[in-house]
Amino acid sequence: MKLLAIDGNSILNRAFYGIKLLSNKNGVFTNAVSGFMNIYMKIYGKISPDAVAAAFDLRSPTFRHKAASYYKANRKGMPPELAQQLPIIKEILTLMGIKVVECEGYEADDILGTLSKACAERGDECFILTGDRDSLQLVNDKVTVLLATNREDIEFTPAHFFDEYGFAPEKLIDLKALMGDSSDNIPGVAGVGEKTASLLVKEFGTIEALYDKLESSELKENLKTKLRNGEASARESKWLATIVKDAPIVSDPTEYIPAARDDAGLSRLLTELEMFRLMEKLDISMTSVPPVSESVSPITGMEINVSELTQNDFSECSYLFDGKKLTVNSGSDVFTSSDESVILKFLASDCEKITDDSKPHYRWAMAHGGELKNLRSDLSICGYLLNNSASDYTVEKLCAEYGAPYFSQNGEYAALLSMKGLEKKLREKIEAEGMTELLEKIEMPLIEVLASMEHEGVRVDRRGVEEFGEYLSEMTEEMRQMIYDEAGHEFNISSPKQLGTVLFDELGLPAKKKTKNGYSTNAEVLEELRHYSPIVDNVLKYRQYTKLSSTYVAGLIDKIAEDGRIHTCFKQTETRTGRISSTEPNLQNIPVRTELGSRMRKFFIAAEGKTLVDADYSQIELRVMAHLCGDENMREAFSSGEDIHTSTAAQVFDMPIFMVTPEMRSAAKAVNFGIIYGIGAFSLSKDIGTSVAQAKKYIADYLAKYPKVNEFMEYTVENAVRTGYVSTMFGRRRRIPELASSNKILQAAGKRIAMNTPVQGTAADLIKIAMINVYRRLRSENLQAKLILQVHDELILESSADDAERASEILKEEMQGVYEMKIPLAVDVHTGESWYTAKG
DNA sequence: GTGGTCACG
DNA sequence: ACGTACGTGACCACT
Repeated sequence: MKLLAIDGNSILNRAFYGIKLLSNKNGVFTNAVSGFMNIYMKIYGKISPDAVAAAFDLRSPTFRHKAASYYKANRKGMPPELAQQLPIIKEILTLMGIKVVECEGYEADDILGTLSKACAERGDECFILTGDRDSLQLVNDKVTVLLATNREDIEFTPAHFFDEYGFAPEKLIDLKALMGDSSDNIPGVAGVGEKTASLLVKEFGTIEALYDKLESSELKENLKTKLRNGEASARESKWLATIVKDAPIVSDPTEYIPAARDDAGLSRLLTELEMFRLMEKLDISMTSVPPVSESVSPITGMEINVSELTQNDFSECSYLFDGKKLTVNSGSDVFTSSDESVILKFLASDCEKITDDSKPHYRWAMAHGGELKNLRSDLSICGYLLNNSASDYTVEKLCAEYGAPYFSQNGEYAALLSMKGLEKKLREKIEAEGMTELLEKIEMPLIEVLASMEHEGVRVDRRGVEEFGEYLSEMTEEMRQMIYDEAGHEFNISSPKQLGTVLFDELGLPAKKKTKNGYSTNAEVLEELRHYSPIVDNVLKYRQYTKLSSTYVAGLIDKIAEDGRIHTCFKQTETRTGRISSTEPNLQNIPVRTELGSRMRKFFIAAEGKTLVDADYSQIELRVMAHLCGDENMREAFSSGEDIHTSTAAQVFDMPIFMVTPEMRSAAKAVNFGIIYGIGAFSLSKDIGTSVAQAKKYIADYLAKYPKVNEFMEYTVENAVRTGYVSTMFGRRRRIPELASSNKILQAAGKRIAMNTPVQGTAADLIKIAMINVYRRLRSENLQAKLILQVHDELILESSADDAERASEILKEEMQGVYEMKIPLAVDVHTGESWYTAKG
């Protein structure tokens, strides 16, 4: 029989430090638990043990059996983020049917020693799963140690051990007796390190043998003296390093054959912890309260009588639509249809609808000349408002998270039948958190706007892009040849690893920064190295060309649809701040900052007889900040009509506008950005190239000039620490679990998030409202103009030439007038045949 | 799948 | 002594 004995503390520890901190929405940390289970499942699959024991340290309150425990207890305690995961992993293991073994006054190592010895004596096999090398002394013919490291898992059999160490596993304690182990407070022999200790063990075997033969040996006198002086310490150390093999625990491996798994218990716990990946791996379904097993038979093929659905009894329908087949839950019936005209009729009907992801439905309706009307709730949007950090918003997860019954039978109809109950729960929660208006006035109406923008798409000059691509290829080749010549050989310039070798090892340039996998070769580093060798400049150019070529030229051509236009996907439930994101392709990061890159924008063009209208908010985030804090000096800086960074510089440096130098303006600009991001002197100093002390002074002067900015920041952070979240002007919330961390770095990051999110999020709210209003006005005034793109503070319309002027006016009016602010919002509008020209 | 890099606001 | 600005997405190399 095979026993898998797990060194619980060691594996949990390894997982904790190997995986970045994760937590569920209540701030319960789960990264170590998650990593532990991953390691365990992988090993379990590999070994297929008959029995499993999970050993954990238990060293309080007294340590009787040996002094080592006393020493170890002195080690720095584990951080609370890790400590709180200990009981969780134990509970999970217990629910899995695995026995957790603890023994007062003993460590996990001792339990492993005892279990492995018992196994060996019975002729059973024992596999020890651990994250550190202490247990390697237990390796023998019957006992294998599986060492889990962050990179790979190493299997230690006696042969493997000998290969690596050059002596037998049980001699490991002799090695430690000589070299010591600072992490376990084992002193060893002063002046003897790993090398010497290893040689001695190889030659003499044990320390007993070593001391027997010491005087007659050929060792150097210097070493002999050290060994003589350290004899007592060596013998004591050996004892300390020796793992106990007779801890008072149940050692019969048959006692550790797993009991039946408690699926319901696991489901409850893992749902609470939001460990959905693990649940999938364990094939455990999510828990909702209470699980429902009501059976409903679908009425397949039956034509939906739409007028019937809109009658009182059935005025509330939940539905699902995958683009082919529609399913509607009305009352206790489920209707299905795949007839386009029926589906169109249903979507356009007055029936009040609930669904889980409606944007594709709007798009389908638009593509078929129809519309989607009277959508009461989009559940993914509701889920997003309540918790914007989830990775997805499936009905199943939402039911589990918000305690709505999930119909477990009728598999494919489960979501459909669960939606109404879920909607009620979500709406209650949204109401309780004061976000009903945000949902109904902003997020829900926005779905149709985004669908329309995607539907319209943006025209792209394919031939132009291709020609630009050809030019880039030529330039790339040129750079490639020059780089190879300068390096003296060919290599993959795109590999940071190979590039690092060439630049820093072969050419001997000074390495500035390291990443955890080697040298950093990013643009900031290379910029500083430019004067050392022309290769650096060529690498930077190579990077620029290949970036444009692969991401923009190839990436965009790939996405041009049959109509010659690109239809990006705008995601409404992706960002933590409330912004929209754009994917496949991302049209929110088309180059603009460099001359070469900005040429890309010449290929985004208006259709024949049309023109693009581009409007962007000027400094919307700073204006939001000024509005939120109400600082009078900042308001003045905006109302002067002067460029805001110049005017900030004049105020902060206390001088008239005309005396502000470009350097002063740029410093003020950097501080303005820093203020929005949650200021730090270090990063500011890097940004403007001054000392940290100088940056500190800039910040201090700035905050002295704008005291209410300071007050606002302090108040916001304080409030966030107290409540655990921050809010935008329109009530959008973001939880910040980092603020509850004991890790200072994470805490600081949490504070910056707290300072930035209300600003960035409010700006996002404002432009969303503007988009809805623009969309409605263009329709109601029958303009031949459509919204086609949004880039955070910028909106782009495609308009008929005739309507362009009127469309520009509407755009500007709606964007500026979106909300009455203490600082007026400013909008710049331009028109042009391409994005390049329309941007102004 | 992750990390490095770089494009945008 | 540490590590250092907020929010995204795509591509490449490498494991």
